[in-house]
Amino acid sequence: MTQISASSENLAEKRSKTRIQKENETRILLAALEVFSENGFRGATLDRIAATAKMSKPNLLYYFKNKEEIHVALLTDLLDVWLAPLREISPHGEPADEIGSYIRRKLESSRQFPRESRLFANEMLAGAPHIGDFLQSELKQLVDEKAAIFQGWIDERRLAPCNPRHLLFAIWSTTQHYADFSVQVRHVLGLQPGDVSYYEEALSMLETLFLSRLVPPGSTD
Amino acid sequence: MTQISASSENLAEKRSKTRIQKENETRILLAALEVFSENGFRGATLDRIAATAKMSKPNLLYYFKNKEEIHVALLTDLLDVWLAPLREISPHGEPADEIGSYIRRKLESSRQFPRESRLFANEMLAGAPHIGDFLQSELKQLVDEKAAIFQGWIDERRLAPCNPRHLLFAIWSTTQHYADFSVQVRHVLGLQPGDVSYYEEALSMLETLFLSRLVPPGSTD
DNA sequence: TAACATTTTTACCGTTTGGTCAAATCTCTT
DNA sequence: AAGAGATTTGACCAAACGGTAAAAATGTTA
Repeated sequence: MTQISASSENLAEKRSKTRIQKENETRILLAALEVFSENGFRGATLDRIAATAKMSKPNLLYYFKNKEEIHVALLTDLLDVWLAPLREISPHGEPADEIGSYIRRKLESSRQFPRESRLFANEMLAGAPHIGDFLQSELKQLVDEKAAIFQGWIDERRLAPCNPRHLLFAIWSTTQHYADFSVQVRHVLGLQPGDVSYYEEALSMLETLFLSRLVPPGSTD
Repeated sequence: MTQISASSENLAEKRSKTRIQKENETRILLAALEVFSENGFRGATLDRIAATAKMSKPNLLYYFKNKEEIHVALLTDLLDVWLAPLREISPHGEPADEIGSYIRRKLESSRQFPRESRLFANEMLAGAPHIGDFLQSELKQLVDEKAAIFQGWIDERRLAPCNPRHLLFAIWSTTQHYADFSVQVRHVLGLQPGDVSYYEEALSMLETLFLSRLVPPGSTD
């Protein structure tokens, strides 16, 4: 399985991109994002991507040499988006501030880029055949770094004793859920297909969950 | 898109199932679960399912009349598994007990049935084309019922004010994450492919998160 | 063990899929 | 307006796809 690394593009190895080239590449990538994020890599077809991009299939393949290259291009862009909110966590802020703003950034990312989130989710479900290396190296390294910050706060009694990596997992899953499972969310809440009004309630819930006490101290606690 | 309802099987409309029939149907369903859960409905192929089941494709189609029927059979089984832990939530217990044991049941379900969880996740990512009706009716109804229980606890000040439905979303996402994103979890934790030892840490984290205070009261809280 | 029903296989079929190729068309520069 | 380069198209291909038909093999039972 081809993994992502420093990529040499099909077209325009050295010379700068044409106006048409730039336009069409964005159109293709946008269409591909739509199709890949719904059906995953194997479930997506070039015909559907081409149709969505309102372009003939050979024309599409003039810009990307095959299906995999489109997918790789999308994933490469995605990984930056995915890491960005995490990078911003600072060891110098208050735990509640840092965690709170991380949650807000992540949730905002779900609202703004639901298809990117689903693209990522599809890749995970398939066993991360294309970004396994990324997970093991770059992501792991960044998680180790941020986990150390959390651990520092725990040692200073500014954060409850807990596994820092699993705290990150909890933040990732709860925030991404609103993009990846939006159909379920809407159906359960009785909302219309396009309605994303639940994001306000979601933020409120996640702040309660992560930043304050959910179950009051009591007999069985 | 065909939705799930009362299904009349292809084979054995009235007469009881043969030994071979029962064996082969289970073999097919098991293989199909493997393939569908990794690649989704569109990404899965009958050839792969047949190969995984160590059976010829026409033989497979002797037991299920087409690809969709296999998928429907799997989803139908799945929905019961999915609802079971939720049904058990009782209004008579202590909030901490009820929520705690629900989390444990859900997490156990992720550990025992990761492929089922991924099958469900794939269906969600694709926009729930086969189980949209289920989400709107059965699931919504059950969620409404359980949300009312949570709301009762909130009114009695035994649970922090929060949106009960979003509390359920948070429990679903955090617990299912360990099945759906297990590749990511393992890569980040530096574990081997088959290793599921992280479930103990996960339970501990989720109990901390949902049942006690994560961030101590302080200046910025 | 013969007869019947069930199961499996072999050989297909039409369509879709990822991808190629060369010719035709368009765009930009001079 | 011409020429070069960039872009688009239509015709095509082999493989994979979902699925079928009928014969062959096997299992079951009287």
